[in-house]
Amino acid sequence: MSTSFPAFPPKDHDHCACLNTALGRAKARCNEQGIKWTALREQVFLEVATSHKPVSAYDLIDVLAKNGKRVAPVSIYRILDVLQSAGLVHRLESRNAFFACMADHGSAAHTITLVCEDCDRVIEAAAPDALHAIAAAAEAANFLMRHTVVEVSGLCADCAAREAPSC
Amino acid sequence: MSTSFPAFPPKDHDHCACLNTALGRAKARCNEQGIKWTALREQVFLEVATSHKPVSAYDLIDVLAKNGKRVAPVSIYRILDVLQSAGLVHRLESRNAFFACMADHGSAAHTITLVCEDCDRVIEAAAPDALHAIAAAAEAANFLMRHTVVEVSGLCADCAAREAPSC
DNA sequence: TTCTTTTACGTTATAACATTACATATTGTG
DNA sequence: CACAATATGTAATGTTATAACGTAAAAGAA
Repeated sequence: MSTSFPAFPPKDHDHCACLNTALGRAKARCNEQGIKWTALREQVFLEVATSHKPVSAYDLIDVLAKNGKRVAPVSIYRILDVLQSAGLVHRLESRNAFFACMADHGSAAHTITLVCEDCDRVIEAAAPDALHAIAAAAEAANFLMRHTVVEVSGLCADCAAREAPSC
Repeated sequence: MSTSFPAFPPKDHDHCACLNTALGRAKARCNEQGIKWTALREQVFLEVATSHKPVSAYDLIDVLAKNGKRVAPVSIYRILDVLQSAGLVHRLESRNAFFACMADHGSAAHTITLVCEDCDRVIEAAAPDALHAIAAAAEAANFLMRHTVVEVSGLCADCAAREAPSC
């Protein structure tokens, strides 16, 4: 199976290549949108993208600090705002954390977010039917939908297998 | 139109009756589940339910303080946990806030949450199709779904009408 | 080029949200 | 009543996010 919105990446996938692809896409996207790609933005984006797990703003501060770059919270939040508005990073509302968008979709993409409670990995899964049904329900309630958050927590296949090894 | 999951309540609805119904249901629910209905829990529940808007834990502390009852954050969070586990109060992840469940459904109810960006009112809308589609997408990704958050922000009918009066 | 404007980033302080660890009080049951 | 279980209090602290204002660096115009 090979779709544009894959399942959780295998643990041994080529992370370096994966990261480079994301980086290239990110630069291109910012270029299109007239958003400057600065050194600091790149560092932040790479830190977010390096982890397939959601990271908090303060996680990022810590990591950058270890790399010798001290950044204040407000700077991180500003940069995360920029990356979010470019659609390169999404916020995981249910965890007050951020993760890199690994797919090449617009901000209005019909995807939902799946988070593994065990290993914390995050993926986006295509779910146009779900988004349409949500739109229909909103419309039925006479509600003008602007932004939708769909976050599912549970177990990824790997962790589910590990938790129930007897079967 | 009259469903069990109504649209936003009219601004002039009988809030007092609405509150009493919710209160009765809350007590009954706790009784069923073997959860004690204490004076403090009642106060907290009523404060949450009195507002159709999401309230933060610290909002609740402030309101209770005005009513002469000083409560520490930890107590509020504990009580909110209890009310949430009883399905009487839900957390609005996208706002770090809480709102009372006005419908008589279990915690696994097939509802989504609609929040008006303008007036901040919250309702839950039935959306079984949406939830089923989400389940299908999760399954397709080989993901064992445990908990789902669906929060839609936008404009309720009243506010949409107010924002676009020319039409 | 210099001047000007805009955008990015830094500094400091503080607000807002949430939990840990431990103590006390209240309630229900034998 | 004594006891156990549950609920709440107290104090401290951890975590997440923003406001207000200053400086620097980049982009565009004269």
